[in-house]
Amino acid sequence: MNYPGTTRLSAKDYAYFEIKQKILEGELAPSQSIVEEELSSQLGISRTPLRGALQQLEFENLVERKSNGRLKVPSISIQEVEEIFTVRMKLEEIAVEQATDNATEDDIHNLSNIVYMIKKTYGDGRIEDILYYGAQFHNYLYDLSGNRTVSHILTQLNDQIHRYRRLVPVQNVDRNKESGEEHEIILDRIAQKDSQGAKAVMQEHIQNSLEAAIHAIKAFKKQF
Amino acid sequence: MNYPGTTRLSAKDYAYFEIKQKILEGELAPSQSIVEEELSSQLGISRTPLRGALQQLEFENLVERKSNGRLKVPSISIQEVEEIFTVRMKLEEIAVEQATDNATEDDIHNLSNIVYMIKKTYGDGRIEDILYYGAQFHNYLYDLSGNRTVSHILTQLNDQIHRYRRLVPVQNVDRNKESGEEHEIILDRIAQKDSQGAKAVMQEHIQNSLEAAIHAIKAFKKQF
DNA sequence: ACTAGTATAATTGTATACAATTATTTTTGC
DNA sequence: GCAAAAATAATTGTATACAATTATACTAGT
Repeated sequence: MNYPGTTRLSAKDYAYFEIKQKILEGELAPSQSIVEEELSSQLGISRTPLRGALQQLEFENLVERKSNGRLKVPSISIQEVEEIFTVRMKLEEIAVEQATDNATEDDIHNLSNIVYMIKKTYGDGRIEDILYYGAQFHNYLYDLSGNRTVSHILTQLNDQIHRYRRLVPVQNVDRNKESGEEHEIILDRIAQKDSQGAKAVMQEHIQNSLEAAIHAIKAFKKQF
Repeated sequence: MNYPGTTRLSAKDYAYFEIKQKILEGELAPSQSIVEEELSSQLGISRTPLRGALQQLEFENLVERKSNGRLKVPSISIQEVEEIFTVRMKLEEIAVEQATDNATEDDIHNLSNIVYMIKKTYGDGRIEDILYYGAQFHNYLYDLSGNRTVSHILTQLNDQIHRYRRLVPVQNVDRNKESGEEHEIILDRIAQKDSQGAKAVMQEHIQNSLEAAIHAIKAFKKQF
């Protein structure tokens, strides 16, 4: 039975979203090995659609295939995080510049609501919410940029980043507050149609995020 | 039987490389529909590994899945080409900057050999060779940059670009010559450890390539 | 006790049969 | 003749059985 306008998820897509969440939320931890038979029976599907889901996650660097064909959850290296942020920096610049040019009054309004939620949230310190609304803000800009290639790549990179963000147990409360304010300033520049200003603040924002990330990872390096 | 140090390709990987080539070389043309049963019997394998290969190509935007599950070879749009080049520009900047910092004498020597082949080639006008050695040059820089994320993304984007480059029948001979010379100048800047200079020439190079690409596509737009 | 070799088990890779979905053709009622 | 409905065909999605590969446990010889 399907509600109008909806479609039942295929077994493969179901497995994809389920496993992805397990990896992003750390239920499947870095360097843990993945056995197809285990996962498929756990999810109540056969190995065929499961393998499709795993292959897709492998493309997204959320699952790693060793030379012997065995799969595992990739571990996290500082070098890789730095690489990802190097790319992310440039693509976020593209996105925010074009988004500024394309933004309508309605877009500004919608972004304001997201920023409101970010500021409302970071006091509570619930890491899931902070990550959620932050992602909302950035994703809105990706869509607004109109560049689907940029949007697609950034979404994937952010998923990779999400993993360790979520896994690092102690969050820097000050950084969360600062990050929220950076979003607010970026929005302000966009509203003023100041694409260069928006870009400059975005650069700071990404750079600060990188530094916070490395700091947090180093502090808990012993886990990895 | 396998020779030492070699491994027989799995059916999936065999299918992947085979189909990818067909798409890149235009044997499978834009907007052509793909039927699994046809392809699998044609390649002499079952549908199971074939589907794995197709899924991977889908991820790389070399195969497109329509909402009804059917597959086709994606058609080519100028807007998408522009988007890809926007991203490629920034990532090539990253790559050439870091490659300049990392380049040893040996690397300069190897790059010189590639540039020699480019210049030797563009007189003959054999499009396959020109594309091949040009790709060699860029790929060498990607490796040299040490940033695997950048390298991975650029490689994929270049495959997408390769499709229409190869499909556009008439090539601009003057542009090929100019492009070859640009490679030479980039190498010169790298040899001088002038990363900013190398970056600037790379920007010109990519911009010129984009313009040539759009010009060529527009000229043959009726095909698409 | 250790190593090489062999047997066993665990896991991934592939083929095939069938189920579910989507497209096409045929039929029916008007 | 046309539109809606039904039947048929084509295609993709999934489950399962088996083949091939890789890892582990065991044995024998020294």
